[in-house]
Amino acid sequence: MGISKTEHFTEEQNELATLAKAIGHPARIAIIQHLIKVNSCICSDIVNELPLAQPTVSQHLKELKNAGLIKGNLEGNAICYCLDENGFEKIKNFFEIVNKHLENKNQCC
Amino acid sequence: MGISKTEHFTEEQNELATLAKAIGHPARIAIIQHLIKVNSCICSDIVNELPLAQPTVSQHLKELKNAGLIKGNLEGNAICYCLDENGFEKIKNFFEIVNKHLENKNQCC
DNA sequence: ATTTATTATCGTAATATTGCAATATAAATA
DNA sequence: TATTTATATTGCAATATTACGATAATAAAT
Repeated sequence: MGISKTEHFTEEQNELATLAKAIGHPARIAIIQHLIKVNSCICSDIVNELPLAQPTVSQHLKELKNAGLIKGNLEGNAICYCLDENGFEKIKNFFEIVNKHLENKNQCC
Repeated sequence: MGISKTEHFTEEQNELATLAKAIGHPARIAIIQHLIKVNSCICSDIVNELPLAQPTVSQHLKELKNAGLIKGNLEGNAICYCLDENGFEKIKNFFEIVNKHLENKNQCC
């Protein structure tokens, strides 16, 4: 991105944007879907699943972790990843408000 | 962004990523929130609401419209924007699956 | 037809993202 | 301790995003 004027927006707006942005990449969608499928797995499993090199997958995992969408536990010499409810809970509320609005009073002009 | 290897991912993964990416900016979150608040409004209203210049707002509206998250109707010499259920419906399903997973079997290793 | 109001587009500078090779780090095991 | 396995970090090239001034396009009103 270019210069995003985050200081002009509310904390909530910036937080929601950060979460959505973290989800907004096909590789990270694929990672989330894989974690739903297998519940938890290590990084190298995802490297085998995705058409991306190990450093790239590691970077995507880092972004998801920073956003609070996944968490990782040390398991031997590997790190076991799974979804993190914290991040998803925050967006959930936003979409609930959106959907409530759409169910009722949405008509364009 | 850099080179995103969209061709290696499923259509669904790319579509979800596109939607989330469109939401993933504080200005676009603010636009969505404003549209929920007032139901529908014209571009210049949003320009007055946000700390951004008119061309920038116009660009953000275009991105939201391309993603299917808002729609615009010609109203006099202005364009009346409101939320578009099509885009939001698609993400809704994704988050429902995520939340269903998190309610049940989420434990990290 | 000209003016006014509203929105879109173009061009461009600044910055962010993506992807990966090379390399570093950390834990387990021989 | 050396090796293997698993993950993270660094550095960099290619590309995308953001923001806005200048300008164009469009539609109403005068």
